Amino acid sequence: MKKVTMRDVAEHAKVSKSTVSQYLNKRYDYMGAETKKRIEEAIRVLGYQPNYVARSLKQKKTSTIGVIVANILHSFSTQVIRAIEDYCHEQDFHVIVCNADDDPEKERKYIEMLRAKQVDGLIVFPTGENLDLYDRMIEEKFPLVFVDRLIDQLPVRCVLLDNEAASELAVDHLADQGYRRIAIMTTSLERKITPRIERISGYRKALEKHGLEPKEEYIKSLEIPSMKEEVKNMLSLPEPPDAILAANDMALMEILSAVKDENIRVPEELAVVGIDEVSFASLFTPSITTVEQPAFLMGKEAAAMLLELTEKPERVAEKHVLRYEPSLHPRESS
Amino acid sequence: MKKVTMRDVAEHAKVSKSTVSQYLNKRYDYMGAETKKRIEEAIRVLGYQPNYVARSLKQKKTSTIGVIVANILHSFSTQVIRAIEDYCHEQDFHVIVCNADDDPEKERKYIEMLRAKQVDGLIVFPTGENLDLYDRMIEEKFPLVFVDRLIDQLPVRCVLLDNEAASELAVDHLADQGYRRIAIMTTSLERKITPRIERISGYRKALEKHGLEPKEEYIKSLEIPSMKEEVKNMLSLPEPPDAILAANDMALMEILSAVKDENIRVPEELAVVGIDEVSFASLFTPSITTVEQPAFLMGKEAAAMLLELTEKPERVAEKHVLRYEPSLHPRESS
DNA sequence: CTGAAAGCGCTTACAG
DNA sequence: CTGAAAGCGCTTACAG
Repeated sequence: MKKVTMRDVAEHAKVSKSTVSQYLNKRYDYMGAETKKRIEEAIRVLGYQPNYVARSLKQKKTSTIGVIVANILHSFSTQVIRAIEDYCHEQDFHVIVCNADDDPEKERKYIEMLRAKQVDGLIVFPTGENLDLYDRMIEEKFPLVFVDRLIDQLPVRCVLLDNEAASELAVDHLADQGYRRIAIMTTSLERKITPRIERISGYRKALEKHGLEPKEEYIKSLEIPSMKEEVKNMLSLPEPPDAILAANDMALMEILSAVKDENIRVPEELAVVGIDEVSFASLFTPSITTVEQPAFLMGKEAAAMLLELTEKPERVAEKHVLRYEPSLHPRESS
Repeated sequence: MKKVTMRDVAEHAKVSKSTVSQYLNKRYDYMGAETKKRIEEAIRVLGYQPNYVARSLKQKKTSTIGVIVANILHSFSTQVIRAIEDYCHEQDFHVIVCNADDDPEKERKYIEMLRAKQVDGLIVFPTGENLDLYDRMIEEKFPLVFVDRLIDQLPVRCVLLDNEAASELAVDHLADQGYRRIAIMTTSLERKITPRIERISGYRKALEKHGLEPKEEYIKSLEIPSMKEEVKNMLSLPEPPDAILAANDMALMEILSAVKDENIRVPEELAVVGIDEVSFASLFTPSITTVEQPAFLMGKEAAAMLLELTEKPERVAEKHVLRYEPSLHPRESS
């Protein structure tokens, strides 16, 4: 079963490959009606399907972009990816998604592989550890957009949440409800990851604004597996928190799990607010107050920006930080 | 900023392109140590990155596969995709995911686009409406694996759940707990989609086994937006069900939402069991009894099968239906 | 052990 | 209005 190529179509239609190519690219300007019909016919009869790999080689573009997320386990990543895919598919671009799994080595491998595959651009949730690669892409004017995490030094586009505002929304809400001993729990700060840092600093500032003093034993950053234990510890402090802010969806799940284990009544004994919208927020009893990132918008914007850079690579190196505003969904848990 | 090509490396190292190519493909058999070193050096100095598009054109393979899911909103799809990606990345394959959004036209477009991009194979959750395309791929011995849905007529590989067993597990469990008026709710049956059909037939058989008579007003297939309303209707029947089986995750969400709206106590007034594992199953109060599909295994198997077909395309047209066994997670909701 | 040549399937500038 | 030719960046069989 030999593959049908353009040459076969040309022969069948008794024209040259050039003319077939013109036809396929809809350059009908000077094409005779008769010629056109013969080509159409040949394509139909032979069941010809163009080979985009060959076209890509010649045109030096693949209509494919890569997305490398730091950790796909976050629902935020999934939502952003979905928005990117929807937008790109509309524009007839394909998307290859890679999960760096918070491992800078994997990120490096994927960046290299995707560039070898000649993707037209890259959207990256950067681990932050491959500065040389980031630098090189920018220097080469390779279309690049960062999401979720800022790398200060780099002149590059970045789409992310106004993280301090997110914590502020949560703390304002809790303070308004009369909570005074507000804790925050986030995943590890070992590497300096923007949203974690900023959500904690936003939390501190907001506490101050309300005249509440930040207590170090209420501020915890740790790995998922030890998080549940820590919630329990916090709750058995001489003065336990009366509210807890989950800095992301994974922290929220751990907190809810601890709360269930310990049979703690929410919000009477402990109020809970989560940053990141989760599928079950309104189904839960009590339903969960969340601060939502406009993930869909952010993904779409990142994709639109990237496709634009694809046309205007000279603009890759412009620093452009797009902050999105979070929104509060007050529910029963606070 | 011109791209560095193999020719540049060859010139810099004072060897031919052929030799550079040999080097890159690790065919060191007859290569002089000196030559090798010069090539290494040239690659480093010039910062050469191979162009896989060119290689793909020549080798007629792209090390990329496509995945087309019928509807990405199901958590099962997401889980399977993740497993496929993990497996493929391990094997240095790339994955392009497309969401047909339950639209056969979109599915057609994606199949054609992905084939034009010369993917080495396709994993499809088929909408079931593009028989001509499926046929053609099989006839051409194009590596193809179906997931989740069987297309009876076609000799092809398919990975799916033992759906009847899933319903049976759920019904057995409910009957054992003393429930007698067991309802089932699934998404629309308009198109004959395997899991929906089989889960209903499995449910009927299981009821019979327990000497329970299936009642038509307990068996509902409808679109998501009308589902919540229907749950409420069911509950106001003269003889309302005492248990309800959600045939998939989306049905479960609607049921939970209705239950919350109506303030129904679970499981006292109504037991709930869902097919498909959901992230919040054990966090919920009450925690939700589920029947889990081994999604991760299934995705991995589909990917492994596909990559194998990639090497042995003559085996594409062998009919091979792989059924996976579901498992019950009894929790508080039943 | 290494190189020259052909070719993968397209596109495009140019000639006529 | 259409065709011949060159070329995209590789790989590979073959010659020496």
